[in-house]
Amino acid sequence: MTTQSQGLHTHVLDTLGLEISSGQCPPGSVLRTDELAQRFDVSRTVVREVVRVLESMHLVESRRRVGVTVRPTETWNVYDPQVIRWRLAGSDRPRQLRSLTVLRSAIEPVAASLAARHATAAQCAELTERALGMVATSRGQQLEGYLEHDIAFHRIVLNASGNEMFARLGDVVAEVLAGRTHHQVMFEDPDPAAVTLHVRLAEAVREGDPEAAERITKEIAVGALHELDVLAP
Amino acid sequence: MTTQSQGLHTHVLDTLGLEISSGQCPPGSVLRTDELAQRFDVSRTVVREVVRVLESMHLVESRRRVGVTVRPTETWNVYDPQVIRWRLAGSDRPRQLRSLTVLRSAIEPVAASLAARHATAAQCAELTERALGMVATSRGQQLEGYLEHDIAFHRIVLNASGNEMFARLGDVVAEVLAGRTHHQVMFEDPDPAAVTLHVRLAEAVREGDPEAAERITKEIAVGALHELDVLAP
DNA sequence: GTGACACATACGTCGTACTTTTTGTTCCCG
DNA sequence: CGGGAACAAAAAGTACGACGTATGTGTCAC
Repeated sequence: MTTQSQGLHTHVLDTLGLEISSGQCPPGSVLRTDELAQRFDVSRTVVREVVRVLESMHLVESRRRVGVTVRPTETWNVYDPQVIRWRLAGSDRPRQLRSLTVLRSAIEPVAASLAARHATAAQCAELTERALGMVATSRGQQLEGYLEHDIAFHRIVLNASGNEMFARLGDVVAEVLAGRTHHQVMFEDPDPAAVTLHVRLAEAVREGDPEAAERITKEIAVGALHELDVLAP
Repeated sequence: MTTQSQGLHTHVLDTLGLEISSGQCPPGSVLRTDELAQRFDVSRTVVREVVRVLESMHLVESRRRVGVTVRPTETWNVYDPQVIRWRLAGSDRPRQLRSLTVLRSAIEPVAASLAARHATAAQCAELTERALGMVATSRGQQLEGYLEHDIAFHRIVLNASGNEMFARLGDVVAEVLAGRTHHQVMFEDPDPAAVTLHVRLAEAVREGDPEAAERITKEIAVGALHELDVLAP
């Protein structure tokens, strides 16, 4: 699931990134390129490329004569979808999931409000379609199908906002929703109230009602936060 | 200002990143590693490392037998501070500045509200100090000093929110404010109303009043957006 | 104890050679 | 004339070895 050996680089990057963001290799610990090359049985070239990428994510810092140092958590590029995936797969998933959900609760209402103003007819149509899809898959253990519609739904809202920064948060939301469904144990069907709210949000956007769209999205966010409180440690 | 020749890698990365995000090398155009190596007079190794980093930012895609292709704008990691800096220095600065300011207007009110609940005494103290610093530098063409206090002020609010995702947006805000002061032609002293709002925000946080903090921050954001409307093409 | 100097070390850069994958072309057969 | 299979070229992917360079550390003399 993690990597299908589509290149040495990817494998080493994924492994190292996961190890760092999951807490082994704590901040301050040093790695040596030669050792890494030995450990993964690859050339130093590959390791160096990986280190450079990790460096661009501010996960590590490479200095002469000292080695590759793991940087403190506060400097990491936590908006990088790759980093998010690593952290969500790692140990402090609950904390991460909460941070991301709070972020969503700040962004998505505003995005929905903008979407109600700017959404095209096509976007409204697909939004409604996805909402109906969520209704259709909301019962009977069709979690995967529901997840797909849910992700698509929120992505459309974010795209329809017309703001590029919001739109690019679609991947983050997708990671959160997928993480919630897969990692969190989710035996039961989704909350019927949440499904209804999505349908009503689609309506509000279609009718061009920014205030309603914002209010409904806030309700969805509150529900998501509450859900986390119930299930988290 | 762009690069202090602290390594070949940095120089090539900065140059290429800027060229791509500024629109020359439009999406779809292909670059060859050998050509790049020739052009920058560096080894293929260096170019490959740069390409890998650019790839991790989703600015380019490297495929065998075809070369390094510039990816469409929608896929770029626009939350990477490096990318933001490049785009802000490039051609479509106005659009970018607007997107980022809208993002701020969504995030910062919520962050301020949380900060009013969670800020420590030390954070409150520094916040007040910075607000006073802004007052002190608000007249008489002390733009650089004002900018420094402004950045620090917003960074404290974001940090005090206690949410990691908000905190990490400090760099983004810093880039926006710096971009506004430096690139935008800013002859005049900052808006006195804005300065007052910052002082009042510091008070609201210190007094633990989330509603007021949120409301005041929204006003600051509205002012910033309005300022853009006045000065933008 | 302090300062300067030398040394060891691990990253930084380079050049080359070889491998792998993709793509475009050619050529044969139906 | 059309389609498919074999082939060839191109460009990235990987490996290896060498040397450059900065920099932490230890030593030595004062």
